[in-house]
Amino acid sequence: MRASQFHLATTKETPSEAEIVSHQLMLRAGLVRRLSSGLYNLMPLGLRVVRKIEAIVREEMNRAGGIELLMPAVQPAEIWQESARWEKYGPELLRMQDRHGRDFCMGPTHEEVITDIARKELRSYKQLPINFYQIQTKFRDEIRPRFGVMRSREFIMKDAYSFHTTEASLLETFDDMHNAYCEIFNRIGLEYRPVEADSGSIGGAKSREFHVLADSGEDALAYSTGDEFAANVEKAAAVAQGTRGEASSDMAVVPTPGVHTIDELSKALNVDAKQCAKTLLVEGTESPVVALVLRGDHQLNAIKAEHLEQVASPLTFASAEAIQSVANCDAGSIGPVGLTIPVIADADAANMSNFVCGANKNDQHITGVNWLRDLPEPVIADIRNVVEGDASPTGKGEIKIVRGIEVGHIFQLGTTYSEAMKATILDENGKSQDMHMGCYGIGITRVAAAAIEQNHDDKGIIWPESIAPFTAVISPINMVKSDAVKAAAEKLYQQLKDANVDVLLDDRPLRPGVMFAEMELIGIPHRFVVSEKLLAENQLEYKGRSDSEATLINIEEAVQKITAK
RNA sequence: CGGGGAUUGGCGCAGUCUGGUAGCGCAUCUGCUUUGGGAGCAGAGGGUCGUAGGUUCGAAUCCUACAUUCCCGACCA
Repeated sequence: MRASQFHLATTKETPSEAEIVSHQLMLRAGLVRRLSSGLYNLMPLGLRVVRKIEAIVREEMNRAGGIELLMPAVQPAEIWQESARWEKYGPELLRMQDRHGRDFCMGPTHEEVITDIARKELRSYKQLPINFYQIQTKFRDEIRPRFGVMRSREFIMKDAYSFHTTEASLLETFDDMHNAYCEIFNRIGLEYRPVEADSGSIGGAKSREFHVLADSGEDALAYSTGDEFAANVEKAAAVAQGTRGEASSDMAVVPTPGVHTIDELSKALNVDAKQCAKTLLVEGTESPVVALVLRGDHQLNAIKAEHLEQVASPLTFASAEAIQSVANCDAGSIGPVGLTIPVIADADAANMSNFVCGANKNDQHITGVNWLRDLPEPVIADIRNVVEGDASPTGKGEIKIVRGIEVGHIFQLGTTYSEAMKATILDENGKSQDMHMGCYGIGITRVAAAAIEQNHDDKGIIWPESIAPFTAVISPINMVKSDAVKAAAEKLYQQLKDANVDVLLDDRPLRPGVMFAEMELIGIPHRFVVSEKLLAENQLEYKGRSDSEATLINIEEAVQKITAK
């Protein structure tokens, strides 16, 4: 490609709408342009990146036995009503009507459509297992789109769906997909980590997320220093440390004017946050309000909490009025002592002794509180986030936390959809049975953003070679004036093209500094500089995007410099 | 939806407090010079100041409503 025939549009200044580095660089390098909130144009340069990611994903999916098809982006309401998700999915599902007043939605995912295909196409166990996939545009009416294509409303996703006669067969494909995903992210060249995850609203037994590691990631991941354990913090089980100590001090009410938070409490009474109990009132299922008790230095894990049968889902904090009626005080002074509602304590909170908590009276706390002696034994459950230094739930090593960007997610769906939509098959005995399902997604556009998030410097993007919009660029110095430079640049351009290198010839009449800065911003992995001075020595300058220094090479070595890798 | 910003040529911003008819940088166009790190000089084009009301002799500036957008929280590839 010749730069003069392409559309490059970079900016020196960072658009004010972009907050995180990948979004800033995607805009500055001219990869994407915003059309509206959560809607982005993929500009020619950005599309090149996306196509390369798609190609890798497609190859590995095919290698793993996937069969590509393409389903419509617009879906009829009927199938969503069958799966009951027309009601359940909520406002994230963009609904619309056609001219006849029939309901449709923009597909946020395709379980319903694929299950409809399966029930029509698949009759015999002999046809299974089978794994269909597509690479397609999805629409989710996100509450808050943000970070450019990282969380946009319309985005490109690879979604695969597998069908099985048995759970064992599903497990096998699940593992195959796990391996295929590892292969995909290895090939792209990203630092990533598969982790155990909560399966969320899609449902199903087991699920695993693939995260690209980056400090700006929206998810916290816990892993063990002792073994392979890794899980999303949402999911990672917290292990209680130690056992409950002796009840050695007496209960005493102390005045604590103006103290509302654990932080203020520990300062006011000069006690460690670990000695304080945090009591949160949330809406319950059996009783209107339920108390959740955590150690002061721990954070509530909403997902774990709403999995408890006593707790309403989604997790909702009790209103100020409800708190008043249950505890006779404001939110900052609640404590578990004397409450007549169900009390659920985190395992670590249940291990506390002689602790400090709210007195259920404004501006007062109680010290020296002990379970069993001063209040009934609580229901014990794991409702907190793991923190660094916790023991690993596997018993080996301790927990460390890193941040990640979720780029892939694989689920075992089981028979949820096939039951609801009557997707059955005849087994060996001629008996009808529900198909087992798995589903497997990769956010293609998000991978591009995550790659930038992980690979950039102050000059711009540093693409992994596998997904760079161009593999190499030729930057001729003052080509307009020098026929020798022009000839040499054209010759190298032809040679690289012949060698199947995705090369860009910067034939624009620009000053060198502008060309260099622009190509570094765009992040092209290899650069060749052709200049009159160097040609006299039969040389070129080569610089890898992440190299600190350029090197001089003989002209003949140029092609090999790239193809040898 | 709750909270907090923002909206002024294509982009980044100043001007708003204290009302007097819009300015800077980048980008664009023309000419000349320059050609190894986003160049210099000279000139040019481009804005009903988000929208609609209101106050005023007069509104980018004050008031009201709305819209759009970004950030923080609950959703997710």
